[in-house]
Amino acid sequence: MTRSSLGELEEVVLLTLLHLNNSAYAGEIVSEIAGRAGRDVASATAYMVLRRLESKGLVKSDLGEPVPERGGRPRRVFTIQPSALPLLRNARDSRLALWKGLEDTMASNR
Amino acid sequence: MTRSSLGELEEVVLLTLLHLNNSAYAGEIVSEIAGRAGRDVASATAYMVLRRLESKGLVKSDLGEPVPERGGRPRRVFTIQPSALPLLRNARDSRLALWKGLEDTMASNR
DNA sequence: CCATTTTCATAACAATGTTATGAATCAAAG
DNA sequence: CTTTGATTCATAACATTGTTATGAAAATGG
Repeated sequence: MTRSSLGELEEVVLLTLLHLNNSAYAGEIVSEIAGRAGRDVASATAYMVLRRLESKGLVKSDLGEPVPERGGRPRRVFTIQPSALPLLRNARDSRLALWKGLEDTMASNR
Repeated sequence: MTRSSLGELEEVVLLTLLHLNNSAYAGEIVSEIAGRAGRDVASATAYMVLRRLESKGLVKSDLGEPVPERGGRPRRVFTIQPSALPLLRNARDSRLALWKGLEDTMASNR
């Protein structure tokens, strides 16, 4: 595709990771997206996106310590790499530019 | 995919169409995206996105009158359908919600 | 041990984004 | 009137991103 920008969900996942102090595993990200954006994402979806972001060098991950609770295998904890920040800023800026001037049209009462 | 939201470029194209008084053909949209978002999109790309949006009922199109200028075949002129507006609003709102609280992290000087 | 819980992990599939290629249409040149 | 060039539509093939299905890998409590 030769594109240096982010997919829609990639952006959502990265922003959510930042909200979680830049350290979270797939399940936490899913809950946080539901809470903040009211959007339901399967944990496998989040996991796939994170792994693909990792292969692009935009996040890194490590297996955490085995959890002390009920069941579950060691969680894979993700962190954003600095290289992701410019992409996020660019996504935000260009979208703000496109929204600008459309306040009337975009107002909910039309 | 069973998703009721918009792809990244679909959103860009729809917003750009609104800026063009909700009536434009692929070539105009490409120039407008370049001007507003500094992004280069091939006209075939824009055209494909528009046609796919049309098949989803989010835009409609008609062939315009044959142009009076140099060369070129009749242009296909696109217009947004009302059903697209809630999707755009939703895209904007959920992204604003995700950006909220990240002003520090997103500031360009970090 | 065994059953249960939670998460990772992979693979297959679907939607979206992109490029390549060429036909259709029109005007100007000759 | 034919040729040439210009501009756009149109389709198809391909790449990337988004999603679901499926099941193995831990870990714990009984």
